[in-house]
Formats: sequence, structure tokens, C-alpha cells
Amino acid sequence: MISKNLTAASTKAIILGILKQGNSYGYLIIKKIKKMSGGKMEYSDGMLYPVLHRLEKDGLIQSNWTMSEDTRPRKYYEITEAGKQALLEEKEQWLQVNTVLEKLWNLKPDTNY
Amino acid sequence: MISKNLTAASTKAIILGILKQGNSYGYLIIKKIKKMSGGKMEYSDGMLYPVLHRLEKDGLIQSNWTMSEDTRPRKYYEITEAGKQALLEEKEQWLQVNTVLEKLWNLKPDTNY
DNA sequence: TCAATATACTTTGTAATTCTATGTATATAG
DNA sequence: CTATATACATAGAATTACAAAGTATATTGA
Repeated sequence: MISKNLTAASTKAIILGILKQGNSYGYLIIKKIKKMSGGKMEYSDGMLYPVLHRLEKDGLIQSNWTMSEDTRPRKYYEITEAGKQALLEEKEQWLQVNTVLEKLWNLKPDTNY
Repeated sequence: MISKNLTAASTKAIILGILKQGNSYGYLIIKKIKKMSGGKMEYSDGMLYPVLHRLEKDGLIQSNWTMSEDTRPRKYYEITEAGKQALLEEKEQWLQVNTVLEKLWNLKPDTNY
């Protein structure tokens, strides 16, 4: 299981990244994440839905209910332009921290930092 | 500036990683992180010291005061065996999330997740 | 000489956040 | 016909991070 902190730090980028692939809805997003992570990341609905609401409030995604005869009503989310921009920023920050960690993992002792 | 969440998610690995390089003390650790990140990550003392105390309480690091005639008293920290183990676990978790994010960043549209 | 800044560590309290738990409801599989 | 899966929502308990304030010494430079 992935730690709380790491989950929190990656949630925004993961959701935006998934929606950049194509529109989706809460329940399916949870399953996609589980599948993508090989079961290592598992969001409860109570964890995910509030995040979706916040992202929508912040204008990074937008929703619309779809009614179909085949399935139950679903609230589909779509990434906005602001959301795509936010995703780039998330990526940049992640890579920055990743760079620091890679230095530490690969470093020989007594490197001068 | 790196977001709060990302900072929180990486703090433990970064501190343990730095101490694996060699013993150090709070004030210096703050400066090392700043240097390693090119100024992007900047911990306040109020942020770092409580983390050091927690890591010590958890047995991942241990401290001893050093008195010197040249400098002021410093509390040096040293990583423990348990700390080295914890660092490996942190690394593994980070890489796991990193794998998911890389998939999302590189994915072509309509990949089946 | 003395003021400002850098070094060095500590802790309290609160502000913010998280997510567990609970609720609603329908569809389907066995 | 019931258990499970699908689908979304939210209140509030519980946690937690960290800004702010405190203590104290060393050094720089005006």
C-alpha cells in the first residue's frame, strides 16, 4: 500500500492525467488507478469524490451528467485547459523532487552537498 | 516552490537519504536540501526539527550532541539500521507511484486503462 | 562597539485537511 | 431474493503540519 502522503502528493496529477486521456467518471477512475498501479494504489470513493469536487471548483475539470438507457446515470468529467496547464505544473514539480531523490539514491558517500 | 503535499511526501526519504551519506545536523540538513534542489525546496526550521524528532522517536535515526571549541553545540543525527530499511521502503513506494505517473505522462490517447 | 545577520535548536497552538463512516439508490449475478 | 457491484455524496472526527515565537551564541561589517 502506498503511504498517505505519497497518495496525497500524486492524486491531482493522476486524476488530471487520466482525464487527459479521455473523459471518465468517479467510479471508473478509481478502478483505472487500481489497475494502472497493479493494485498498489486503491482509492476509496470517500477519498476520490471530494477531490473531484475540489478540482471542479478550481476549474481544472468540468462535469456533466450523462443519462443512458443502458447504464445508471454517471457524472462524466472532462479536463479543462486550466487543468491541462495544472497538470504540466504538477509534472514539473514531481520531476524536480524526483531529481533530488535520484541524486540521493545514486550518490556515493561524501559527495559534497 | 514545491507544493506542500509533495514536500510532505518526500521529506522522510530526503532526510534519511542525506543521513545515509553521512551524519549531519538540523541546520545543515536544511541547507543541503536547498542546495541539492537548486533552491526549489526550502524547509523552515519549524518544519524540519519536528520531523527529526519523530524519526528519532521511531528509531530510524539517533542523535548525539557534539561539543566543540570551534563551534556551537550541535545535535548530530545518524541513520540506524531500521532507518536504512525504511529508506528502501520509501524508495520502493516512490518508484511505484513514479511508474504510474510516467505511464500517464507518456501515454497515447485511448490506451486501455 | 554594537547592530544586524547567521547559526542552532525547541515547542505550542491552531488552521487546515483528510478520509472514515454513513447514507442513498439502482443493477446484476448467483 | 439477496449479496455484491455500480455510482455518487457529505458530515465531522481525527490527524497533522507548520507558522510563529522563543532562547541563545557567533560572526560580520559599519
